[in-house]
Amino acid sequence: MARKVTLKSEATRARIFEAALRVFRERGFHAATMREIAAEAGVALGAAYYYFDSKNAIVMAFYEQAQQKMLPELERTLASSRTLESRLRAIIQQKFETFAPNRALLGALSAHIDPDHPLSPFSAATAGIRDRDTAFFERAIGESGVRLPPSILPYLPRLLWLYQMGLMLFWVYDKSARQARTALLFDKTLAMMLLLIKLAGVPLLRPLYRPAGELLKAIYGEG
Amino acid sequence: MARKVTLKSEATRARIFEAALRVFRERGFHAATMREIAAEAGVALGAAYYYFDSKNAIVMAFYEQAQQKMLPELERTLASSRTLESRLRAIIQQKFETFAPNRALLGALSAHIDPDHPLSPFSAATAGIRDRDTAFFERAIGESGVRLPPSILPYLPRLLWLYQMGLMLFWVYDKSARQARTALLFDKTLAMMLLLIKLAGVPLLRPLYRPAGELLKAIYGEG
DNA sequence: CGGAAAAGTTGAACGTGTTCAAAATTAGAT
DNA sequence: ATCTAATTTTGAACACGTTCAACTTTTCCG
Repeated sequence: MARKVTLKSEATRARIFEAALRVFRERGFHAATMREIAAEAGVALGAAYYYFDSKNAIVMAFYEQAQQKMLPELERTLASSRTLESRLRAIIQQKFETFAPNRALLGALSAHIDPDHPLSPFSAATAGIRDRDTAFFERAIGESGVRLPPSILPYLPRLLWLYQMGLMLFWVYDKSARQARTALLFDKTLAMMLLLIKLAGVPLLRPLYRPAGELLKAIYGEG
Repeated sequence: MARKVTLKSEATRARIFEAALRVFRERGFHAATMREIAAEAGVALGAAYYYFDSKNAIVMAFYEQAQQKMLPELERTLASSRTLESRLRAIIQQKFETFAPNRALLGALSAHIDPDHPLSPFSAATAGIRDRDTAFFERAIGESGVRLPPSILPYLPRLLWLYQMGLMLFWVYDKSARQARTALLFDKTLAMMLLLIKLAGVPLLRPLYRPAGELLKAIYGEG
């Protein structure tokens, strides 16, 4: 990795990065080779590895850059809407739009379930990304007047993150025209989730929420 | 792949297969090399590829063999129990027991979400395995008197398969002593699911089941 | 400037999964 | 038994991601 932000070297890094994205888009992440990326950027193979620890690291950099780019828009969303529904809709919609030009590449970043794999959405390596994402869901809930039992509420941000991750995965591999099936999935599942949250106060569901709370504790640990 | 079942060649195939499992267990799937497997089996590198199309194919063979081994026990389970709960518990427990000696290796077979990756549980390459698995859940439901709206019932086998897959994944990566967290997860989620199915008749949930049916149709297609 | 340290750049080399043409062995027919 | 075709076995070769020692350029201090 580059130590200092020398302007020249930062330009080289950017050239390699953009060459990589270009090659990824053309050939797909797997078929793309580091040699081709280096050639496309006009540097030697070793230079690519001077700036990026690995092929995977380039995808990580891509995701982090995308996350940065989304920040202002997400802030605006939180400031300009109050209900959980409008916020969730906006946040997730924003992700779709941001990643649309590199939809397939996003697959490379989330193709792995294994929490030990660096590119897994559940890995330690992606914890930073995950936490920043989750923080927005936390804020989306925080000021929106959602009522949930205290045994469940603390887990809601992480559950929403999981929900959004599932949507993104479906989207990445959705081969329908203009990802219409994902749009349908989004609409219906969002409605169901909000309905579920609304129903939380109903006594009938109490026996379901108790084990649900214990379950979440078992999975995630204490709040 | 071997064309005919010559006894000699079948023995060689078995030697390579068992050598592979041994090396996988010792080194892990990733660290294991085809050269080491071949050496362990006492054949040249090329021989391993004569019998198995790829390193991945060995893991597939492993899963298919395990599935075969489970068959009689699963049949016995279906014959000797009637309730959905006892059947699900037995089927899933059977899987845990069968795969326990190669728990980590199972991770290699299910580490990928990408439906295009050969080893993904959602890929075309694993469709046969998936269908055979799902068939058992279908039979487990079929004769157990479960009542569900017809807009949902047809999807239940696939949903149960998904549930079981999730459990297995959690189990594979569960680092708690004797996978105690998975046991807890199994217990609680199974209870919740059965409760949910019981509640299906309650009018209050009707507004939730309607969109649920549409959702399933959107995901899986018609029945 | 001058020169040394730091930053950047190079391409050969390693170990990997996989392929393949060639060699060795076995099976089957005459 | 002999010859031919099929099956099995071999190991060199390929392209890949990655490492690294050597080389070149830039930076910085006197």
